[in-house]
Amino acid sequence: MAKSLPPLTWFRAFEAAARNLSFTAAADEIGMTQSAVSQHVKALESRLGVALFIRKARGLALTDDGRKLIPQVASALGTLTAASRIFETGTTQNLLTVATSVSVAEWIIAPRLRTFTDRHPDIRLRFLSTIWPDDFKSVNADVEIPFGTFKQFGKNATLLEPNGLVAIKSATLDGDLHALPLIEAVGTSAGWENWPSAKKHDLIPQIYVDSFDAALNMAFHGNGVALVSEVLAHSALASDQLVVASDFIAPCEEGYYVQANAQNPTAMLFRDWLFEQEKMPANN
Amino acid sequence: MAKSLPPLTWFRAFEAAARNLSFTAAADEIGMTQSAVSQHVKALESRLGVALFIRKARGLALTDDGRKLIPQVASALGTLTAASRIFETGTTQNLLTVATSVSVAEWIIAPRLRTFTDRHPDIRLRFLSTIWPDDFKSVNADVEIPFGTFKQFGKNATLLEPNGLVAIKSATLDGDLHALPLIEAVGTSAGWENWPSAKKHDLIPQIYVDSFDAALNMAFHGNGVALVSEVLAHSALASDQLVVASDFIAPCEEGYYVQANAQNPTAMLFRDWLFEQEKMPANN
DNA sequence: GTTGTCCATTAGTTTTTCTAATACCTAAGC
DNA sequence: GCTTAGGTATTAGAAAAACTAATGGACAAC
Repeated sequence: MAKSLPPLTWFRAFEAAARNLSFTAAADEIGMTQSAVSQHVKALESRLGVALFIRKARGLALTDDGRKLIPQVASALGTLTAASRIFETGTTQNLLTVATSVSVAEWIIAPRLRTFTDRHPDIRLRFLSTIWPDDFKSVNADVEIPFGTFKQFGKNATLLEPNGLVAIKSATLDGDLHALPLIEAVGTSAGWENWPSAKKHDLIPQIYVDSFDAALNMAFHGNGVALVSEVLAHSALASDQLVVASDFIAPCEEGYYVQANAQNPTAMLFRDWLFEQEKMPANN
Repeated sequence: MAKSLPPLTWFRAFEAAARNLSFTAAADEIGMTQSAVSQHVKALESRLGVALFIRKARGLALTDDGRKLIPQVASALGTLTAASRIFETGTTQNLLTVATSVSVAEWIIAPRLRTFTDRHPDIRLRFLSTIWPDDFKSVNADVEIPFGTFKQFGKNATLLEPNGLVAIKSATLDGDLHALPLIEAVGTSAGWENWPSAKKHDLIPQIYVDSFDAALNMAFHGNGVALVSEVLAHSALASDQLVVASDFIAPCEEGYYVQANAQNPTAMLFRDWLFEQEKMPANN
């Protein structure tokens, strides 16, 4: 049924409004009037049967339902934007290959990618998912964002920061990390056993996932307290979907290192964009 | 700019036409006329600047560009469909938790999910990504599709078949597996070293990925010959995006095992649906 | 050569989108 | 307490888009 999916413009209006917390600002960003944004969001709320925003005299606040909707909508919009651009021809530097972990792709890049693609509509992008640090160069990525240690990548790699391990949980979860299931991603030397309270309590993870992405998703769904990289959690925490479950931040030897091919201006553009985005959480 | 993304109906028309290889059938499926589908696809082609289909007297063939577009569009549509349904209330059995690997989610479930959600619009779904086989039950999934061995999961688990390892490559790649980079996913006991020609040639993988999903994506992008599970490759091969690079199929000890909670009718519905889908490649 | 099936196109109707204008609400400033 | 400013909500009407019905064209099947 054609009517089973709301129009894309409704989702775009919602997503822009969610990021800006303002229909007026969203309107400016996506090139329609404040009135249109307001109507689209209202229509989406009617269709979904939930309130997505709390309207205020000056601006908006997201409801819990609104927050839940953001990742999927942002992801889908990013996917369609990328899909729409997949065939564009342009400058000689029009295809940028970015090899990155699923985690970085989903939690850092995807939610922000549109600021890059809007600014550089003629640059095509190719994303490769989690790469083992071994033989990394064989994928010939212009930008590579592997997960590992400084020793593995050297001086030309720049760490995405902040890079500790933080304990996060869904904002909807009650209880502390001694009462909740613990989620841990494999592949890091630090873990729950490094937690200060590990001496007193048996902090044995109940859920293991193979990426911070999955850990975040687990946490997002209220499955427990996840240890995830601060740099990924950063934007997730900014959106209030997830909260810090413990004040402690464990130093982490491994991290996401960005390496861009310095001879490739487009790669440097992307790299600069990425570090610029690092300062701005996706839902601020 | 509001015009930067084509309307969702254009993507839907394209995706349905791509799966059916017919505008007429697509029209029936998504509830619009053949004329509307034809016009939407034509508009999408104009917007993207490429031909997506080759029109024939009877039906359609996908172009290479058309094939490239499918996964992202299908994924985005699936995401938006799921997003749109996220708040629906309905029967008491309205939330089904499915824990599965990213690979299964992306290559088996996502491309076909709409047949499930259309048939069961009142069932909500929750997907959890790659789970380590240890402590699997802690996520309380109604349906779980872990990757591992029979020994780990026992009699109540049903293997998604066929389950050999096949060597696949992008249809656009020339050369055989001795001339092309080899892609291997970690986590399986079998690999390139089990290939018949491994005795004569040094079949050392150049690219490692951590999931068959990534391997398929690598292969999809013409990065080499990937060893992937037949069950994932099945639908990918059906769409002609990827081709078999070697006739040999290595037996694989590990596989995707589906375990549905027999006391949960909705879980059994999903399980039945999944095995039904297994017989029908996504782009048939 | 005829029939059937499917795609392409056009014209016209219907629906949706969007803007402009205005009302309302509330915080901030004086 | 009043005024101003900034933002949301709503309505009306114009413009644009979506959609259908009808028809023509292409080609495979018989």
